[in-house]
Amino acid sequence: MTDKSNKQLSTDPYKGVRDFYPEDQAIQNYIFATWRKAVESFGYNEYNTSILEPAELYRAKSGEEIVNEQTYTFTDRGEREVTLRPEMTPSVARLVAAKKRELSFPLRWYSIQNFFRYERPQRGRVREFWQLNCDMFGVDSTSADVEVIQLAYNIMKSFGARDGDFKIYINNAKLFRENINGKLLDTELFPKAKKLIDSIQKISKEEFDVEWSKISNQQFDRSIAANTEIETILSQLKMLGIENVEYNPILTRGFDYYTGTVFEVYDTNPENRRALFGGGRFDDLLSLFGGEKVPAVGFGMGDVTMRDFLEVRGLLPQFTSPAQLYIVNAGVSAEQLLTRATEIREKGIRVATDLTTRKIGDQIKKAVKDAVEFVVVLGENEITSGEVSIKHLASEKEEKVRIAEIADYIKGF
RNA sequence: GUGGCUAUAGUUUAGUGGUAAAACUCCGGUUUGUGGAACCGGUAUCGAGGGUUCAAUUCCCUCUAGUCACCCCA
Repeated sequence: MTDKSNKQLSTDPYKGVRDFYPEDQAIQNYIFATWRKAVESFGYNEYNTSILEPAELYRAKSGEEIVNEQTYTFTDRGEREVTLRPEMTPSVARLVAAKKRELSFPLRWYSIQNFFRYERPQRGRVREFWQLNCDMFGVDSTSADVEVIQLAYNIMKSFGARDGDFKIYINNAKLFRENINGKLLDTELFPKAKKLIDSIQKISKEEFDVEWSKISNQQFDRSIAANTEIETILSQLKMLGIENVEYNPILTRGFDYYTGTVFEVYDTNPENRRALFGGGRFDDLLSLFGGEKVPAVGFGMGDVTMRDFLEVRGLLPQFTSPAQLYIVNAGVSAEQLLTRATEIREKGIRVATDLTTRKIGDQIKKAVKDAVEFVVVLGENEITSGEVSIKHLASEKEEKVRIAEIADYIKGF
């Protein structure tokens, strides 16, 4: 510290993480509240886990390399390897596996928590993000897949999105794997093939063909026919009125634990090219913890892409102050001011007072800037007469009202 | 992690090898018991460090951060 004592601290946040000023936090709260309302309407229960997990939880599933390079992992004072969770799925699998005998299946569980990934930041990708995770455990029929996708659809609708604003793509991991493996020289080439197919939009057809010919002696045909499982899900979703869903035979998800249906929700606006949601069925994951399998299907969606989506569509809510009433101080005692505010609060109105001696105009300006709904000026005249002018700032409507009736006036406005 | 681009006041931007300009915002003041207006004043070690030069905000290098592409996307 000694040689740095003169150096000013930076006001920037740590690389890739965000500060949430009140306006940002209000948006964040709106997103969380909308998520919560939508998932609870499907009967999902909220759970939570610690942000810290033993590193081996991720090594088991994702491999050494990804833990070392893509996560925040450190050694604690007891020589334990600790990771800041980069995702929720292993944690929730751990919870379910731990109490498999006492939980009453099927489970519908959700959480809204923050995650850390050591990646190079850019639009739609930061190092700390929040994610809604929804999972259903214990149902292996496609009706669970249908419900989970319906839930994803409903979340989008509850943000005010129209069907044309987003598109749901579904595929089946097993079908995909079997079809691709059938064409490969060796099934060990599957990861390479998957990666290549994933990049099909980004590279030229010639380039693709050259790469493909290295791992297969058959033509690549992207029109793999859907199987009955996919057809069932699609037709059930259509029965539920969900039309913007489509089978995508080359949809893959990054990790290998998906055993059946996989799906992604995309913004149709070209400015936001990242997936808004991703999920699928992972029936084998709980076997990491021993014991029998538990069928599971779920998805995650992040706050960053959701916010980008809402911004581009103009669906963000207007920021408003938590205070409904701002009391401007026109030269009354602090005691008067605080007492009056307290009386109004006791009637259920959220009140902020101006504790400065600034000019009335400036105090009102402050209320306007904070987007408070109502303002009253409290001076000696008002105390004496027991009557104030209450102004609704948005409409500029101003009325005389008794101090004792301010709360009722606001409630009845 | 690799490569490209960018970095000037709180914000958006101008500008120059001779230590910087505008608009808006913000803060303070004058006038006005109500969001306004007018006027006055204030706010920049030109992202950080180093090099070239008599002189660097300007040219060069490194770093940091942002952004785009790659990678990855659990």
